[in-house]
Amino acid sequence: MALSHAILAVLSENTCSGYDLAKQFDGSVGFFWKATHQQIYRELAKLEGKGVIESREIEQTGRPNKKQYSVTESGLAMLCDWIAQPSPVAPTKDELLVKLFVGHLVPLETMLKLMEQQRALHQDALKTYHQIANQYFANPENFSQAEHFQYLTLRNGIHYEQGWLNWCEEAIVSLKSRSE
Amino acid sequence: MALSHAILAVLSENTCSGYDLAKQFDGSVGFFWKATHQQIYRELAKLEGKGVIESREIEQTGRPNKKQYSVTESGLAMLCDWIAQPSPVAPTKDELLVKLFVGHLVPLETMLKLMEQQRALHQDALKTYHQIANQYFANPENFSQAEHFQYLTLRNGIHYEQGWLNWCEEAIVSLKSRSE
DNA sequence: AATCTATATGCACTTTGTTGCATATTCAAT
DNA sequence: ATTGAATATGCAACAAAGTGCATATAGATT
Repeated sequence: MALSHAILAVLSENTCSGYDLAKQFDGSVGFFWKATHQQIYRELAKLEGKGVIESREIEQTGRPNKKQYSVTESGLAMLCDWIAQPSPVAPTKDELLVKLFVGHLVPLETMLKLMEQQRALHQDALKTYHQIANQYFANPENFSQAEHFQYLTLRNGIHYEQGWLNWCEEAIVSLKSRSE
Repeated sequence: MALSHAILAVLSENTCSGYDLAKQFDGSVGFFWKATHQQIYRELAKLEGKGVIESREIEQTGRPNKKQYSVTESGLAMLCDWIAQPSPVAPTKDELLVKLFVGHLVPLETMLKLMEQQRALHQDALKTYHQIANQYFANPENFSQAEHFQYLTLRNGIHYEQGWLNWCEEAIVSLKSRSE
């Protein structure tokens, strides 16, 4: 009951094809909800069966025809209902933390290397988010309501990545100081 | 290829039954890797089939017998191999962010309520982590190596929750100021 | 006497997620 | 000429994860 809602959410913004959706799930929304194109096509078929979305075949010359999906009234109602439900904290599933939990099983060097890799990945992610902020959200004064909400999700990403970076720093220093 | 490793990791610390494992996955390890008892029993059977863990039936009077599992040599080798592999950043799946992304579809009040609920949940989590820190990790000087690593995972949780709280504050203020 | 909690294990079903394959066209590059 | 990338859709098979239900005993509580 979750990918379906994420798809409805994206479709409610702009009607689009499965292919377009897949791209969004690889970019913007993908930062907090991932899905492959197979999952998306399967889910679209299911949602259409339920009548919460509907499709229109768009003829194209030069490229394969596409099916443009849009959210129906009942779909929009369902989406809004879902939004209003309280959300639990998203459960974390982090394999690095599982590894760290039993970090004493491997040489300290190995664990430090993992931590430094992780730090680099989070640095990259933070950089990406800052670029997006500068490129698309440079003028907070002129935000539409929709942009404002999307900007807040970006801010979440920035806090998240910055938090990870701070922790990586702290943990690496802590591990190194202990080995002396 | 992940729950299996998490189980191996916990089992490598202390041999225990499926029931005991389930409790750990509901506490300590559960903070960064969740699993229900069903998943655990199923996975234990699979892992035993592969020979990476082995079981010993413990007879009990008054309660059902239990199977005590322990990691075999090949299991430990497999675990250490896995640890040394680089870990990608854990993909986030956060339904609150999906909701916020299309927050303009519902009244601002609804969205604010969700955010405040979320803030309360993260406050609770942070409080829990601080309690654990005070109770079990009060003396960093005397840490064993294993404790040190576990403490770092706890610190991650603290950074994480604090980051969320900071973001919640920022976002709530931002939403409120806009509605004036 | 009945209910609740803790201990202990498991099956069946459904939903997700992953991987590989298959098709079809256009445009750009080699 | 051929290869590769981008556009566009989808099936089939399998692996992993999640939900609901089922069983069995003992002791404590109501």
